[in-house]
Amino acid sequence: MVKKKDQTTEEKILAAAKQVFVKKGMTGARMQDIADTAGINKALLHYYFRSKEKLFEVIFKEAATRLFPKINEILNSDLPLFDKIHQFTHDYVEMVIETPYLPLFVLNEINKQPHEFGKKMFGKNRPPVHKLAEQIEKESKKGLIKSVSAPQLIINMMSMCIFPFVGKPMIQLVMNIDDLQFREMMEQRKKLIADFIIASIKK
Amino acid sequence: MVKKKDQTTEEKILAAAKQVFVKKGMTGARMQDIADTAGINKALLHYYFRSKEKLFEVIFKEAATRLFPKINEILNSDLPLFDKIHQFTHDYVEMVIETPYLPLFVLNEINKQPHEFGKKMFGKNRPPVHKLAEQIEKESKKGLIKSVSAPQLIINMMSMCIFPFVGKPMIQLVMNIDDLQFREMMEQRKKLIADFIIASIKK
DNA sequence: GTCTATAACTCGATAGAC
DNA sequence: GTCTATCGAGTTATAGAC
Repeated sequence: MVKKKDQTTEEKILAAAKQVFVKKGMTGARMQDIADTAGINKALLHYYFRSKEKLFEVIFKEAATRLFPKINEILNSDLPLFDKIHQFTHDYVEMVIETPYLPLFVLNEINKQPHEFGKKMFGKNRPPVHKLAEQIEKESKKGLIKSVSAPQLIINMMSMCIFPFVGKPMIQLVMNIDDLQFREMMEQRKKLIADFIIASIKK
Repeated sequence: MVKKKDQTTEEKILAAAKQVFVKKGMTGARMQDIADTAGINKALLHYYFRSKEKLFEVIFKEAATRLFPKINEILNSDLPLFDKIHQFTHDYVEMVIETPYLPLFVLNEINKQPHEFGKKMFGKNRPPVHKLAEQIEKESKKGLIKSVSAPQLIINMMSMCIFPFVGKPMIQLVMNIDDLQFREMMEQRKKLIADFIIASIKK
């Protein structure tokens, strides 16, 4: 399944740590698990990364960076509204399909450290959705789309992109579908979500 | 904030355990925390519930039962489609507002035990959204609403109801709003979600 | 039923040989 | 750099007095 031959020890550790942390969370993961998964010894983990906490930080930051700034890039582009909605939903779902366990992992860990996290991630920058919100309000006032609350619309968009992955087991249970069927549905969502949103605001 | 005077010891333990488990998760919670929160001794926890695992199970089951079967009731009623959408989104959001940390807690723990959980929750019953899916398809074929994929529509609905609570810190960060503003937005969502869905499928 | 004291165990971390 | 062995802190769980 994986090619561990030409990986350095550090890479093996990072790959293993990601796998274990994402699945079990910071408190649930054990250094022994990580060592076993990496095919090395526990002591080596401490040799490369001083402590469990430090190792976790590396993994978490990479995951969070992947999940957040992507939003920024797309939402601050100069595309027309409908194009932007299409691009965001498509690209975001596509990205999450590749790492489906990331959102739950990140959201869960943020929840345990909400304050410290916020500052690290954005500092004092203007929040990333600001530009999109303005764009929606502008079109709304010009009468080009229905009158809607921009924040609520943005929440809807984020919800439909991210929730299916966070709630995957719940959805599979409630709808009685297997992994393959789920995967296919997510592929379809890449384009469906934008159509759905636009249908709801188009005049 | 709470009335602990006329609670039995068992009730105190359950309330404390819920609070601590929901906040820290199974692996992050400590029996000492729970005992302190309940204002009793650690040994008593074992007297009432044999082990940490058993105590956790009680809390988790109650939480999961709260989150899931509610869906069942509403979705299997005999209401017309639009009414059902209104009722489901309203009631569900209202319920989650009262226990906003529950969804993340439950989803997170399910993810760590996906297989064992499914059987316990529904057994071999027909999955709960079946009837709603049929209803959507029927209306869709009759041409009363736009042609849509029923499962995708249901996922959208669930996403918009549940995700905001799971992703609360993310939303607050990205939109730069405080707890009060967030709460107000959720209150509005109780009616907004249904309007949004219906606008997207109405002909 | 409730408490104190402590046993039994898990796990992160370090020492030290190679 | 990598391993084995082990320490020590912190946690669950139990024994036993009241």
